[in-house]
Amino acid sequence: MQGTFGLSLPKESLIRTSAEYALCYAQGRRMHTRHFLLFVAPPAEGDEGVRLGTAVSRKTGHAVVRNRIKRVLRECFRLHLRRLPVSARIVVVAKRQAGSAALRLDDVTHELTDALNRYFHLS
RNA sequence: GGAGCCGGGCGGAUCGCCGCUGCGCUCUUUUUGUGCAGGAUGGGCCUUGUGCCUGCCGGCACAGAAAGGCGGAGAGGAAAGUCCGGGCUCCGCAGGGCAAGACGCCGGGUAACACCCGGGAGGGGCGACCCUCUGACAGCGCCACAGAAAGCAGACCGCCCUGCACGCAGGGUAAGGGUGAAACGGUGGUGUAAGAGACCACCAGACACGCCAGCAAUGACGUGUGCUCGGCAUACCACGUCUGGAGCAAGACCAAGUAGGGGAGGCGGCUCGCCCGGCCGUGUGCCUCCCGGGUCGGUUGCUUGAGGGUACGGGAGACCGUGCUCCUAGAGGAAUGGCGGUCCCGCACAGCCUGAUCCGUCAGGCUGCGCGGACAGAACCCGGCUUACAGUCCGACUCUCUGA
RNA sequence: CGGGAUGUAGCGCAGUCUGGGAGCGCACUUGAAUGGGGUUCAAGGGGUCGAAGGUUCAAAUCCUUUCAUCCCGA
Repeated sequence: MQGTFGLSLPKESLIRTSAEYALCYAQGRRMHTRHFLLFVAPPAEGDEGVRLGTAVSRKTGHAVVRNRIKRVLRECFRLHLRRLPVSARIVVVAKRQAGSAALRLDDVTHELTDALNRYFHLS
C-alpha cells in the first residue's frame, strides 16, 4: 500500500461525514492562500496518508462553478497531494473569489503545494 | 438587397493518457458457505459396532463476497425557477355545511391543468401577426385635482319671458362657454320668447321580438320603441366549475442500541382551519409540550415510462389508433471528470490575390498569428408554464427598395 | 422538499391594507449668532420607490413574471 499509491482515487481517501468535517474545523491549523482556506488536522487513530475534504458554499457561484472547483481540487489531490510523505486530514474551503477566477489545475496545484510545503517544512 | 413576423431543429467534432459511478462477462487470484466423492488416519463417547460425533489434507460442482482484468454505458433544452397539473406512497375514509384558494367567451384535446388546438368578440400594427376575455338593472363602494354638475339628479356664466324700486326677484331652457381621463348621442332641418328627440331625415348605439346560419360563443337580416342607459370587478362581491392532507427526508425491510426516566399541562385526542358527524383511548392509564438519554448505519423505493423512433390510417388541428422497432444516467459531503493535440465556427490584426471604383475605399478568397465558443449540472417520475442563452440551420409569410 | 419576510435619499425607517401631494430622523450644502470650534436657529439640495410587463384617467401602492438578500421547519 505505501509508496506506490497509483493514480486512483478511492472513496476512503475523502472526508465524507459531517462529524469529521467538524473535527477538522475545530482542531485543524488554518492557512490562507489566494483562493482557498485550508484546515490541516492530524490523521485519525491508526490512519496513514493524506485525506481530503472540500467545501464550496453557494456564495462562490452557481452549481456548475462549484462542481468545477471540487473536481479540480480532487484532481489536484489525486495527482499531487496524496504523494506527500506526511499523514494529515486537509479540508479545502473555497473563498468567494475562487468562483470568478476560472482556475486551472496547474494554478491550484502550485497554490496548494506551496502552502503545504511551507507548513510541513519540506524541500 | 434591407427591415420584420411566425413555426421547427441543433446546442461544437474527434483522438491520446490518467481518473469516477453503475451494469454485464465469470477470464484470473483470494475467501466464505453448502454438497459430492477421496486420501491419511488424530481425538472423544459408549451400548465395543462394517457404530456415532469431531478434527486434518488437497480435488470437483454450485452459490455469495472482495480485488484485478475485459466489454459496454454515463447530464439538459432548459437538467434552472419551483409557478401550475398529474402519477406514486402513507395518513385516512373525504359524509355534510361554512370558510379559504384557484380558474373564468365557446367548442374540442388530455391522466389532468392556469397548458395546447380550432372558432368568436374587442383592441394594436401599413402588413405578416400580436395582446386581452364571466357579471356593473344582487348588493356595497370609488372616480383625487379642476369643474356649476362625476351618476341622476341638478344648473355657474350665458340665452329668453314677466315684474318692478333698474339691477335684482320669479320662471323657462340645456343650443353656446370653460374644466376634466370621462359631461347624458352626432350632423342638418322644422319649430320656438329662447330652446330641447319636442318633431323630421340620415348616421351610431341600446333594448325587446321574430327569423336564418352555427353544437355553441356569436353573427347576418327584418320589425318595433326616441329608449340614448358612464368607467372600475387585475377593489370587496355575486354566479359557475374544481380542490381531503402531506410529501421519496413519502413509505417498506434489516441491523445496531439506550431508557423503560424526570417535569408541566389537558380530560380528552385525531381527522388542513371551524362546526356537525366519524374514529381511537380512558387509571396495570391516554394525549400534548419541555428536559434528559440512545441511534443517527445498510438495503429497498430507483428507473420500462401517460417512453422514444418509424410506417400506415382517422382528424381542420391539438391529438388519437394500429403495426414494427429501440432500451437511453441512477449519485448520496453527492459520480458523469482532468490535461493535451488536431479540426470546425466567430471576431480582430497583418500579408498576398481577384473584382469594382466617385482613387477615399468597398466586397470576396487564401495564408499566418492571437482571442473567444453561450446559458447552465439530474436528486422519485412525467405533462406544461416562466425565465436565461454565444452561435447556427430549415420552412412559411409580410412590408419596402432596385432590376428584368 | 415545504413555508415566510424584506427591497423607498449616503444610512436607519414610515407611507402599500383603503391607488391621486414621495415623506421623517441622522448625515450633506449655504447663511446667521462666536475671536474660532461645538451647540442652536433659518434656508436648501439629493429619489429609475429592486427590475420588466399589465389593469386604470392615474401605480411606491393592485395583478403577473423576475432578481437579490435574509429567516424558519423537516
